[in-house]
Amino acid sequence: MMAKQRTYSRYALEAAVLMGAQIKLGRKQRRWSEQNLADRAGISRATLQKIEHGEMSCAVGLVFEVATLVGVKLFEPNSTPLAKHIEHTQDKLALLPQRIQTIKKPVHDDF
Amino acid sequence: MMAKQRTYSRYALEAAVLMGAQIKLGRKQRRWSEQNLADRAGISRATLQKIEHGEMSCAVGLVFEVATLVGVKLFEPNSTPLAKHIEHTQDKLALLPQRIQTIKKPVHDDF
DNA sequence: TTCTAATGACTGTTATAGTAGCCATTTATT
DNA sequence: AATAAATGGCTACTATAACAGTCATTAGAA
Repeated sequence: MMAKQRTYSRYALEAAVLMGAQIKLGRKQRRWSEQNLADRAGISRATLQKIEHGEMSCAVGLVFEVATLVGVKLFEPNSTPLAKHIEHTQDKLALLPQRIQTIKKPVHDDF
Repeated sequence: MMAKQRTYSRYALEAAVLMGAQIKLGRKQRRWSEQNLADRAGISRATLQKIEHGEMSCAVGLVFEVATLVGVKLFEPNSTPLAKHIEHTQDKLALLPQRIQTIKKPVHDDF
C-alpha cells in the first residue's frame, strides 16, 4: 500500500533530528544501552531507535519523556521553570480576542 | 475497552502543555483561525486542537511543523542555526564508545 | 582470540492517532 | 438584535504508530 506522504519544513525536520541526536548523546553519556533506556521510559527498543533517529511520526509525549530521562532540556533557555513560562503564555493569550474573525472583504474589486 | 495508560514525568507533561500554549498564542497573534492553521499544516482541526492542548499522543512531527508555522522556536535560544547544533552533537557522540556495555557483576554478594 | 551483549534493521499484530463530519455554543461582527 | 464564523466537544472509520520478536552484525570485555 502506497503511503500517502506528508511534507515537513526543513526547520521542523532538523529540530527532530537534533532532538534525537541529543537524546542519543545523553543516553551514551550515562552509559545506558538502548534497551535500558527503553525500559526506563516504558517503551520498546524499536520506538526508542525511531526517536533517536528523529522520526517525525513518534508521539511527542514519548519523545519528551525520553528526553527528560536523559536530561535533555526541552525549553528553558533561561533558568525559568516551565510552569512560569506556561503562566506567562496564558496571560498573553488572555489579552488577545478569544476568537479570530476572518476579514470580510466588502471591497468590490470590480473597479 | 480499557486503555492501558502510560505515565509521564511532570517535566515532560509541562513541556507539552507549554508548547501547545505557545502555538495557540502564536496563531492568535497572527490572527489565524484553527481551521486556517490546520489547513496550512495539512492536518485536521481536531488534531490541531489536541496539539494546542498539549496532548502527549500527537506526532512530534506535526507538533514541530505547526510550531514552525506560527514561529515558535524549538531549540535555539541562541542564534546558532540548528544544523550547527546537530553537527556539534554528532561530534560529541563520536567521542563516546559506539556501544554501551552493561557492567558485569562478578562480585558474589553471598558473604 | 573468544564470546557476550549492543546495535541496526526487518516483520506481523494490535492499539490508537488522525481523520471527516457533525452539532451546540459563543463571539465578533453588521 | 441578527448573523456568520470560530470554537469545543463529540462520533465512527481508517491509517499507522508502537509493540514483541527475530536475525545478522559488530564492538568491547574477558
